[in-house]
Amino acid sequence: MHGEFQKIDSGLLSDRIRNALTDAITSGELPAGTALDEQNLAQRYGASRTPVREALRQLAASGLVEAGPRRGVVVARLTPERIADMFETTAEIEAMCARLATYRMTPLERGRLMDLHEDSAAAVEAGDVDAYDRLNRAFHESLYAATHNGFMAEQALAIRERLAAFRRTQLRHADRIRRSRDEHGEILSAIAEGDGELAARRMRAHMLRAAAALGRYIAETVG
Amino acid sequence: MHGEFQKIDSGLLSDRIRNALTDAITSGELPAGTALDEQNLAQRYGASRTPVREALRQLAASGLVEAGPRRGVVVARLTPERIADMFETTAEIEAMCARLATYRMTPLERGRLMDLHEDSAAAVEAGDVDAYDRLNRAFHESLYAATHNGFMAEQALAIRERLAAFRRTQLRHADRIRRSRDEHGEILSAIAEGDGELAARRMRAHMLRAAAALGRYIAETVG
DNA sequence: TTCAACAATCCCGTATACGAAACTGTGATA
DNA sequence: TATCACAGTTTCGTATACGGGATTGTTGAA
Repeated sequence: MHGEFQKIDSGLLSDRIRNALTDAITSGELPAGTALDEQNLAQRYGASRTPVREALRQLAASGLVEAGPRRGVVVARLTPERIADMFETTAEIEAMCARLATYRMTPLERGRLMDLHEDSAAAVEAGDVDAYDRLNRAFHESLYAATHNGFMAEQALAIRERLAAFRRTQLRHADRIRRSRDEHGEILSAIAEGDGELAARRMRAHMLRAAAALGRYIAETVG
Repeated sequence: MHGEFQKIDSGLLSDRIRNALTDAITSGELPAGTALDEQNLAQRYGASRTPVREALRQLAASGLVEAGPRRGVVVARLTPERIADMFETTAEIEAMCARLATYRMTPLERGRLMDLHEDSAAAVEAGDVDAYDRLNRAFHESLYAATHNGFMAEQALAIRERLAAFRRTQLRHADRIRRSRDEHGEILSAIAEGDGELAARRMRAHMLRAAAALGRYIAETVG
């Protein structure tokens, strides 16, 4: 094994290669349009073509690369417009989930959501970005689950996961954290009042503001 | 080539196997929970394991089958609840697209949408199911495009494609065709008035009615 | 000098082989 | 009789090999 994996050797080789390629693409190490040769990658990661191929197929399914028949695989062009489209779609889907969740969540789920919100106050005061990131994630995923629509929850989670790479440095600024929590509070108010439409509008605004906070970072990363 | 492909030999072998498996699963030939053995399928389709494996991976990505590491691939359990969830999600996403499209479509796009609606009248009168199916599809896809959000359009198209198998026999009844066209007309009215929220509600109702028309068929197919 | 045609090379799709891990069945022991 | 352990088989993940098609480079002619 003469590849460049410094991590543990557990798990599927194709998964490890997929993760490595995901990091390489989202970090900008492999710019958009780069041709990904299977043999080249196989040699680079010290594996054969088969797991590399598996990894590329998975990346193609998730949209990070584009594969043509007999034409190889290239890193997908993530233009600023496309990223903006992705964020808008996310915002709309989150709003959709918030509206449905408002009408369908059980008192227990509503209580758990409010607990999460309460817990996040401490993270904000302490400026603990990682802790808030976890609570933020739990907040949104709880809303997905509260739609009581498993398929919709999966879709929302999948698209959120696809944007995770760009969201990585979103909450680095303490003021953004505080505003994020405030916006969560306003969404919760709308939910408590049973006004799903209002919850949806506030969630949409929340997501779009978070996206805007990323604007400069995105521009300079994938410019 | 001693497999059971009566279709043309063009295209990728893995794609042909994927299509064959998709048909086999959605038609009920392969019930939920069926274990899909790679060697078995390879022999069945007269190919080697490699393209079968590719096909299974693609099916796993689209959700038709579930794959576990070292545990093989099984046909996904499509319970009636899950199918209902999928239809509801589709309805919500279509409504979302209708709302955005109302606010963003150009006069040219609006004209083309109305042309499609006009053309569909003839198909309804003639009872030409296939022709109406094409126009119906074009109607919805034009709305996706009119959101001017390429990513959202792709998502909408993907989820629509995933449900295409169940929608196959949706429009067999002439009265459903006529009602479908009437509902399109109401959606168009809301769009013409510039009322995106109304267009969204009418689109949601349209999709849910179409899903309800399929209820019995679904129940007896995947029961 | 430019364009077209042919040839060579490269790379992808597919086939086959091998090692490892998990499941199963049988036998022995408590 | 029930449970645990071991061996055998099955199947998945990975490696390697081969054929075909596409791209590219070179050469010749206009």
